[in-house]
Amino acid sequence: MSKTDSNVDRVYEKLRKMAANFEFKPDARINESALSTELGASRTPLREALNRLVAEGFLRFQSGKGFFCRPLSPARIMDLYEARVAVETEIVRLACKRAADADIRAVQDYLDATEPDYDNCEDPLELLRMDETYHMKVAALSQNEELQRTLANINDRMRYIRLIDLKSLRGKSPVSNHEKAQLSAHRIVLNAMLARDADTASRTMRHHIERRLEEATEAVRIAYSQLYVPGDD
Amino acid sequence: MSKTDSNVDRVYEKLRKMAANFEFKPDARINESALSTELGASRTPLREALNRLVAEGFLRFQSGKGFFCRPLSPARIMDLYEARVAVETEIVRLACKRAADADIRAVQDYLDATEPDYDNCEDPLELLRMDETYHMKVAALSQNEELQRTLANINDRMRYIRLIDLKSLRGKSPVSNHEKAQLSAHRIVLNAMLARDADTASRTMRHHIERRLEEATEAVRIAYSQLYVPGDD
DNA sequence: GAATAATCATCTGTATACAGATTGGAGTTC
DNA sequence: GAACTCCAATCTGTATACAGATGATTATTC
Repeated sequence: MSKTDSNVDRVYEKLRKMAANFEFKPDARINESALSTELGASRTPLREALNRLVAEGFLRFQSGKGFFCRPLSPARIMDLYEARVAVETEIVRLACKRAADADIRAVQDYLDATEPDYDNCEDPLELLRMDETYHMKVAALSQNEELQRTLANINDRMRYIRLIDLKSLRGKSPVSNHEKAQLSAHRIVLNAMLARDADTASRTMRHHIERRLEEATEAVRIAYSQLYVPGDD
Repeated sequence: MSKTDSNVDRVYEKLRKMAANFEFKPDARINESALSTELGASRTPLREALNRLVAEGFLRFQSGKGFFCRPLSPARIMDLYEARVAVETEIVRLACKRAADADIRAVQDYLDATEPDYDNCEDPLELLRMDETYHMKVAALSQNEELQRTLANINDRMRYIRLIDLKSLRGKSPVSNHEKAQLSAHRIVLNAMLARDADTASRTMRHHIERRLEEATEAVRIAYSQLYVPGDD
């Protein structure tokens, strides 16, 4: 997907996907030689990619021992959700101050365009992708690259849990209810932005995310039961 | 300072300091062989450390070209200050909810203990260190590791600019006024936390940081004039 | 004289090799 | 039988070498 994908970039992207999909067992040491042959690259580019993932919070590095998968404990998941609240509430505040009406309307148009997909979509992964796209579009309205970068990183690290969350929700309540509530929150935020009502926009976004935190806390238990199922490759 | 500092950790720490002190010229390519001999390590650990710095936002990496110093433009500095507002306002909110009275009082004690140093200190770097320590102590009260990690990263990347800011302030106004205002904001935040008044604590922290943003915006111009002065080593 | 092409030097990208550290197991001793 | 020690195998940490790419300089041509 990237234009000039060098080997290390390719390895990095592959590893990031593997980490986001939890193909590494929590707290397990990562065997570099095995991984390098599996990915078809030598240890040098592999280790460079691993170091990037350490800095991004996916992995943990212990001197002399190697790289370890960082487990997604309930506490860490709560931390990530709270970090998302921090970032996104400020994002909508900034967007209220400086986003052009036309740019906000463009995000509204995106919601309109994807609404039918939202209702019909069966694939949780596709739903998640659309939701993340909306949030990143809002982040772009803030015109703050730092916050966008941080949010993208948080999303990467939460994706697996959110997926589990979506799947569990799907099982126990009518699909449409949940997605409808989600969509309406998205619209309220945008309308508040157009009205330049930063407090309402920020508060709506906060509750929108915090609601998911409550659901996710329960989903964590389900996640933990799935983490140790041998994954297919 | 670290317990088991391997070579790559040592290189990494050295590079981070160099990046924070802007010993790399903005947008200049980093010569790996030259740096490796300068740091007394080979290119392999050097590149691993450089990759970490890329992930942390210090450097930029272009495939086939190498590593480049990421310039601190006025826009990026504003981004960083806004990110700090996002992180720290949420931190004090969380601290209001869950920090124990004793832990908040411990931070107050820290302020009391360092107040004389604040007044007498001549070294801007020491002032900055004390200020950062206060903010990180407050961050710890939130009990959110993610937000602490993010704030530490933002601090690392803003340190140089804040130093320039402090130096320029020192030049044009009585020292004590500024530090007094700073200290009182710090105390108001802690008192609001003890009263579990999240809105006041959060608002005070916001204004405290935003005020520095305004000063820093001016300091950027000064910084730019200093960046190109050949540095001593 | 200017522009373009070709060559050369330098630097990046990556594989590999080797040394030091660590972990697990086997053997011995109490 | 359990615990401790020692040895071996494996894995990490890093230097180095080499190939491919990039950029600059020079030479050649219009």
